[in-house]
Amino acid sequence: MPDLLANLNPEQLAAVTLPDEPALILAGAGSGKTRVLTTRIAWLIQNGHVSPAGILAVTFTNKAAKEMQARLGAMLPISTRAMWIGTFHGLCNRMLRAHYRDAGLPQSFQILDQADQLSSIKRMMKGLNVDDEKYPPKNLQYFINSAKEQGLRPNEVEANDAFNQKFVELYQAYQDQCQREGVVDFAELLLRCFELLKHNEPLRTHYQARFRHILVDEFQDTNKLQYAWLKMLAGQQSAVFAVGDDDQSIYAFRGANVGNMSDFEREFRVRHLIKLEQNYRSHGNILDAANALIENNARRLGKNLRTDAGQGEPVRVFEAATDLQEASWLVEEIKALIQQGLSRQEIAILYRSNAQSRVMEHALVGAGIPYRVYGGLRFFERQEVKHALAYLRLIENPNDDTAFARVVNFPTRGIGARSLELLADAARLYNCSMYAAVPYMTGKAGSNLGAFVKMIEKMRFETQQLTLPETVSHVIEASGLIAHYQTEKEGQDRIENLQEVVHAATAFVTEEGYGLDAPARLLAPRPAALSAPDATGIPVTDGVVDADVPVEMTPLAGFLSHASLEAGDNQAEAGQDAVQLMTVHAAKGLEFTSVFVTGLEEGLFPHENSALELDGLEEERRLMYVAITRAKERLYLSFTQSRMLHGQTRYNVRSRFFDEIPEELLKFLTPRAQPGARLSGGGGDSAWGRDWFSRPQVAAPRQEAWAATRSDQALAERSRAADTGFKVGQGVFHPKFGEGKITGLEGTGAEARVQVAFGRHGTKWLALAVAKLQAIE
DNA sequence: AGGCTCTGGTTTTTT
DNA sequence: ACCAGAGCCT
Repeated sequence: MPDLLANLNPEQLAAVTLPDEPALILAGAGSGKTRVLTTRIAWLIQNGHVSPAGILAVTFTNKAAKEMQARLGAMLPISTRAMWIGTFHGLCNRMLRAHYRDAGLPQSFQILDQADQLSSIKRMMKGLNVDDEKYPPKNLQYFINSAKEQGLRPNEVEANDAFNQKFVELYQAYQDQCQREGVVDFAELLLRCFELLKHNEPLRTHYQARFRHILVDEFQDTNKLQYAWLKMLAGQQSAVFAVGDDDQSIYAFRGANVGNMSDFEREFRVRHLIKLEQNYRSHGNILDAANALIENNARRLGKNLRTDAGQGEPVRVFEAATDLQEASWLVEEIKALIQQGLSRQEIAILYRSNAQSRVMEHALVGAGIPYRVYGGLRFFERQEVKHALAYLRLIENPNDDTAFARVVNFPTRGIGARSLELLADAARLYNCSMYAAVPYMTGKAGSNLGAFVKMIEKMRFETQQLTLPETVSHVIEASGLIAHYQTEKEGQDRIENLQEVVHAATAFVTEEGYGLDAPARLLAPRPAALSAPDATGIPVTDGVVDADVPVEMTPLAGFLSHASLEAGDNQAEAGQDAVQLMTVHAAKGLEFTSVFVTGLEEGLFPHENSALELDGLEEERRLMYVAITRAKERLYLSFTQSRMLHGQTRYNVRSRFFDEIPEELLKFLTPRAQPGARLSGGGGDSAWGRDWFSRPQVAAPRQEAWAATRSDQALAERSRAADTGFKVGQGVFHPKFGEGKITGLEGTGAEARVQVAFGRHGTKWLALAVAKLQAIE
């Protein structure tokens, strides 16, 4: 017991040993957040506050969930199996599987990932003959997901014009289609689970009584629905332990609501707010820069990081003439760092947008420096893998039209677009799935489709007794996928990936406790100990007391869930020691000895689009804060006078963020560019040669549009117009979002904002001072 | 059915 | 500049 708490600082210790009450932990970057979370759980169990079965720990990503599980496994002598540790989606899936009837779902319901959802929407729209130019499927997808994240069903969404009315109709049609097919999208997992708990009192009471301690990681990233779900799950006796950092909230654009932190504090009457401000990652200058920068944000809960590590190196700043020069400098500097003994993987290059990586990759290739780019296709998102999964899904649930449409003619079986249209018509006529509509088809189309159905039926029969890996192996053969890719020139990689699915299946049944002998399509018998009535004595429907072990899912269902919910690594092959390239977003939670933050230019970072969003600039600043706090020892910030973007050269001014960091922390490797001054001379403490800038330079015209927008004068002028300009109900035109109608107004002068309902872009709050809105009829 | 050309879009992204 | 998706042609 004392060893559990050893080496915790006073703040951490206080957090870990808090009484069983709601608590909010403000955990700064590098402050040992995960350690506090896991130690808290271990401490609670060790001191008899709660049994493992009373623990619910929610994370945002699978990676975080796994890490927590692993650390706990190392801390506690007992199995972590009885605890519910997972992502919001993973836990909701688990609960829905256990109570599928109460949730109104088929036992074999499938999960649509983002891409599946989009193709489902497209198919639905095609069936209804909806103009996809007027109503872009992507926007409908966004509309549907935001509605669900607000907890709104189609009949609850307010539509203030014909356009939105149509979206609501389509939302309803999509919802009907999903229900008929027995599929749920990501947002649906959460909403369905939320509604299940809300409407089913015995179930709610049961889980509320069970989970005495609910711990939430990255609380600042939760959306409204996730918060509502937590509230629903937390009973009177539950202690919610929320850990987050408002300064690292960088996902507002996808629905994260930092406001959940203050809401939580208020609604749960939090008496214990603890700030973890001791940083164990970065040297002083780096931390000072981060602290100074984030001070410029208005609405903060307030936090200042400190370190014992000493000031360390200054923050180095490099100004380049072009993006190409920036990349060459970067490469030289990296070479020097490696020369000094740093390993490549301790070096990270961060950027605001993915498009920026290319120039730098090119330079790295040229210099022969191995590198790794994060982002891109993940394993379960690969075409061939999704094909294999689609066959498995059809075996499990033939009503899954998304899976059906995906592979009915892959490999090709002479089933063309025309046949599928007819089939879709028949399915609509008989209100059944495409699979079920096949018998109604006649002629050649009918026989080809019939053959496909026979093949699936045969697969289902032949895999009846097989284990999961055997099933996968059988399916990739019997579907003809392997044979198909053998005829393709680039098919070898794809075949390897298909084999890899078999391996993934093996790993899955092993790690999830099904065992290698478990038949893929049979429910494992529930262990006796767990089928006994539970301590609360509360009757639970479905005859399921609790979803403790993965018995509520067959190995196959579990594997398909796993594939949808955990798409696999989103990075290139690991292994080799390589320089790490990624967006700042992707870098959140990581740390590196040396960090280069590149492209620090107005318009790029902060991104120009952020000016259109409410509190957009503050989020950009938090993003910059995240970038800075990734660095342990060395931080480089670079910007260019010009760069190629969308095929055109853009001239940039350096990011305002430089002005928000005290000068004494910065060391300019290039001469300070005074406004209008030309570059000359060399830079001193850089691996880059002294005389780089003695080469002829391109005079950089100062930037126009973006720079002008942000000048105070322009701002003042705009706001004056703003006060007179608009009223609720008025039509407006926005250069990016098109026509919309004002649905709300607030603030005055430079603070004035309007809420505008745009058709396909949804409803947005815009700052009048920055948004270029025009009044229309 | 598969390969070609044209067109449009282009911040960040996990589940 | 570059990629993805749609439409068109063979």
